[in-house]
Amino acid sequence: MGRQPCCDKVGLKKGPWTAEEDQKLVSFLLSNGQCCWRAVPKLAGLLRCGKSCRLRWTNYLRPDLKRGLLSDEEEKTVIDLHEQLGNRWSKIAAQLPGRTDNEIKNHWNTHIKKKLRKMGIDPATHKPLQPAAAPLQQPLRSTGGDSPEQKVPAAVAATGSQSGAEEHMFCPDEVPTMMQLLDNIILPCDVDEPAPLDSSCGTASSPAESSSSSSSASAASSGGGFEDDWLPKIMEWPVEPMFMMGLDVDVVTGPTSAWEFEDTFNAYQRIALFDHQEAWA
DNA sequence: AATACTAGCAACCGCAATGAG
DNA sequence: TCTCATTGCGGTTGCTAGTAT
Repeated sequence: MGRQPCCDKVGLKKGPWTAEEDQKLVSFLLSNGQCCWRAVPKLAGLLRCGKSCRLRWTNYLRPDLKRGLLSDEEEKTVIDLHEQLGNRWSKIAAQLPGRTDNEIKNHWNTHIKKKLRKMGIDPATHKPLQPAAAPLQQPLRSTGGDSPEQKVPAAVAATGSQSGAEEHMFCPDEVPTMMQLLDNIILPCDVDEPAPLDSSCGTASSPAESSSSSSSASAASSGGGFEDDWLPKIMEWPVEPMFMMGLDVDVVTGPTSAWEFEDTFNAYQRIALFDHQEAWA
């Protein structure tokens, strides 16, 4: 059917996002919630298509994102899930809180594939490479031919349907929830304290892996239900940059407390507040 | 120091799925 | 049931930083 292209409208910007655009999008989404992506750019004053905004938010600006390399544990999870699900990156990502499908896909293509081949495993089939049929020098950028497993067992597919990513969705009438989410962003950093196993977190990172990888960003997916005895690092949010962002400090930090976060939010905070500070000033 | 090559990742493209009217 | 708008997903591209020559 004749679908109108999303991003070829005259005057719409493409390519890398600027700090100012990020700021506009973040400000808008934090104050208005996430709904009707098509309307977002107009309302937020952005010359982007809604799709681009959604992608930017989902893959980069979303506050519950974990940045940095995947831990060994996460990598193992990805491999296991890939064996079951194939290239269903969104399903795989749903089992790894704080990770995006794009990130996992990229990591798979750039790291894990290579690693598996070195181990003599065909990344497509997860079976031992056939010596004759599997020359070592396969091009890394395959043209999508590595997705032999598009048939997903029903049981497996069903597990993916309740994705954490879907639970992250919210609408304007859920804005308080979003604010609560922001208020509740407390990530565990004490590796001695076993992180409570949120069922939505699946088999993601082990608490003992490292302080950074242990902090599942389940804040969003779990609706912010954290155990009281966690001992988060607490970092004071400088107020100035928030004003520069045009954000209400109370909204971001909650009325009385500073944001509490660990590395999941380091990137977000850094990008949102400090790296772009001058650009936004 | 300059150039070529490579790896990593952000972003785009287009199709599929879904939902509303 | 059909059409169309919208969103989601997976594949792919292209830019950039890092490394090798």
